[in-house]
Amino acid sequence: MVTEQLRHTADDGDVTRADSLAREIFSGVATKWALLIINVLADDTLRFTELRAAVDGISHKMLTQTLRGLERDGLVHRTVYPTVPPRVDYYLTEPGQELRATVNGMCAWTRKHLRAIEAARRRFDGQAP
Amino acid sequence: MVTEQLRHTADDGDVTRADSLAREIFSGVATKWALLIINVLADDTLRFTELRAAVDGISHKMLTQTLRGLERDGLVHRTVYPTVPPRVDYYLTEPGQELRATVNGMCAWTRKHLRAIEAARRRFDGQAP
DNA sequence: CCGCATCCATCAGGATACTG
DNA sequence: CAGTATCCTGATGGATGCGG
Repeated sequence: MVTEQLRHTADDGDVTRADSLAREIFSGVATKWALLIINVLADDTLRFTELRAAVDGISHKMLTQTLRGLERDGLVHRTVYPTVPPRVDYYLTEPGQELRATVNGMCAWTRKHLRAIEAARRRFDGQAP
Repeated sequence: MVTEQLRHTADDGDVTRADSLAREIFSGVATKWALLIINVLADDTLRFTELRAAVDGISHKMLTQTLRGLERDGLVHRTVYPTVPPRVDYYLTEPGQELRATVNGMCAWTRKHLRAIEAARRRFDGQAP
């Protein structure tokens, strides 16, 4: 897919590099789990287990994996306390906070249009089956 | 997954229904392709083929499929002209436009932090391998 | 031109188990 | 408690072809 995108934009000039990078970052972040984690973290500092409980429905694996990605991109900060049992804290960095603001917007939007969407679906489903 | 969510929130009281619906809608929309399509549509009216060209990298199938979903939720409006060859136009509805505003935020965020993220990645990747 | 159906490869992602 | 590794399935999504 990255290959494809490079191919597709290859004849567009010199913004190519930045564009494909942007697309990659956007695609990585525009994800159910990533966005939900960011939304839950908000301005708290949470441990792995707390996050797991808060995100609701996420598996151990996906949580670890998504957190690694967010950490790699510098959106969350990860603190490891070498105690036993271990303790790991996560919180949003400044860039993470900024992204969170827009994610909040999406959540607000969802709540606002809940009933309307529900209705739209009934209409859509009702006229075809 | 829907099942799981219902199960998980079952002991939370009566917001259960709305919550799981919200999650479902959010998950459907918080998707690479859906967000990119919304972003590209902006306040234009585009035909299927134009969209396909604009979104760049999306397959015929995914475009159809994602558009159906957006139409079903009432985020895009679909107009079919019974001409030959057929012509189908898509544009964002009012709710779609509202969502688009927040998507714009995400895009702006991506552009703004491009270099920082790139750097963060190098740092992250550089200290382990 | 657009949509739908089909086939098929892939990979996301869940379950499980073992380490520090 | 948190992370990593392995296995395995089922959904995702690409390619292709026909129909309207």
